[in-house]
Amino acid sequence: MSKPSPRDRLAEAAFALFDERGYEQTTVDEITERAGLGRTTFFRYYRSKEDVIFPDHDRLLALVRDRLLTSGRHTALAAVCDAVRLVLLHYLEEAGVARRRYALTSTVPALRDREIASVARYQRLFREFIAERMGERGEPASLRAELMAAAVVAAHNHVLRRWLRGQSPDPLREFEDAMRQVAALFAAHAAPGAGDGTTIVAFRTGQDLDALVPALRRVIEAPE
Amino acid sequence: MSKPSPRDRLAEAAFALFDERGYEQTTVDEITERAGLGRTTFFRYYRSKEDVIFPDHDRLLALVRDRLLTSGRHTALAAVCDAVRLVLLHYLEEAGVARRRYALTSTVPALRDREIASVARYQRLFREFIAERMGERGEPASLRAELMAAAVVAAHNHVLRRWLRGQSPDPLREFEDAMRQVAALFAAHAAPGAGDGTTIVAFRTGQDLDALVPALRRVIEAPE
DNA sequence: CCACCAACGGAACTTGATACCATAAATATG
DNA sequence: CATATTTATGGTATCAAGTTCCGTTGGTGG
Repeated sequence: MSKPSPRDRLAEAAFALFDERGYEQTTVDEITERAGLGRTTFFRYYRSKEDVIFPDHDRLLALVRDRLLTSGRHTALAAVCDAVRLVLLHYLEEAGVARRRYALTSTVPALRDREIASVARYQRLFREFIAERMGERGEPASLRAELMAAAVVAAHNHVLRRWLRGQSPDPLREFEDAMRQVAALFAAHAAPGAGDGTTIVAFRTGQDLDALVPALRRVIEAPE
Repeated sequence: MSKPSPRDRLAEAAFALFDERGYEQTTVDEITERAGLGRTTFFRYYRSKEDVIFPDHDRLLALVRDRLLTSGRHTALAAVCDAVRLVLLHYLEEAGVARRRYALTSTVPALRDREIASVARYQRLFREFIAERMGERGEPASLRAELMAAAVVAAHNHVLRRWLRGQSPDPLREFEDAMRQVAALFAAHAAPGAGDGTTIVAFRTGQDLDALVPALRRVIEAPE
């Protein structure tokens, strides 16, 4: 049983102290002291105090980007849903760290903000991917890309948070359901036109279409 | 012509220095020196260096919350669309500051993150409002609230960013269009089932409905 | 004229983060 | 095996943001 790496010792000391005294009440000096290492060493392994808690976000983001670029799915939205699953799986794998981190981000505003910022990077990646895939077809398509990216990320976060709070016995199943719901939002129609104020909504139902036409007509002709 | 308030003098000095040397290259000491005030005074008026750039986010958030709670709109989504318009209008009013701030948040990562974090607070407010208004009807409704809040915020940001980049001659019109598009996403149906896989999409168009029925039928009967 | 209150300034301190240099351990090289 | 060279680490000094505490000024009401 050889000693764990300095990096791991620092992380362990940090989390232990965060549990005992809280994040803001813990100084970097105290962390390095408990780990038996020098202050300089800490900043060699972690760019900042926050980085101890968010170690490999960059790596994961790169992974997701790769998955996007090599995806064989036909629609941009399907490719993104596919890619964001990687994020969820990553959290599920390191469940212990994820839950400790969640306890901290729920409590400490600075950490919450950081978490949000990193989520925004995924959203941006998705938005750019979708917009590019849809081929820069002007303004409404661009808004549509933005909405899709936001919806995918929101749905993912929803499932992830439920799992982190222990409210989800089967997060993967919830994830698939959520992605289906997102797909349903965007599935049936092209972007409504910037042109004539046309708004399109499509639907798929077991009922007979003819029976629904009158109701549809009311919707179409209603003001607002 | 009496002197402007210390608060304004500090803000002016800060923005001038940020333009000249950049945000990170400017120290608080330099700001107070140019403003002819003491360092202590700076932190009396602004909680942090970043606060000079984001002065009244709290006030605006409170304003939006009030508008939500006193809204007479029937659906939660309509109330939120209504409330988020306040944010856009606020930016349009102080166009000068908004554009200078945008130039900074586009450049400085720390400021971008802060901006994103404050946007997330609006999104959270909206999500909680919608979820509560929809009455805590279990899991799918909760996801739906999350998606709605994310869509409204994304659409707002999309329009705002276009305007900030000078790509939008009529931001209010674009805003209304965007909100219509968001409403269209969620308008026609209750949450698609957990139940029978029914997916509904509705539409509003200038074309005659009868002419579209065959096309609709194809959509409905197509597998996935 | 004096007591009081609010705004401002200054100095010291804490802490995260960086830069630079020194030293010990590991490894390569003759 | 001895010596050079890289690599990991520690220490010190320094900077800048942010906080605390206290002193000073200036106006206001008695």
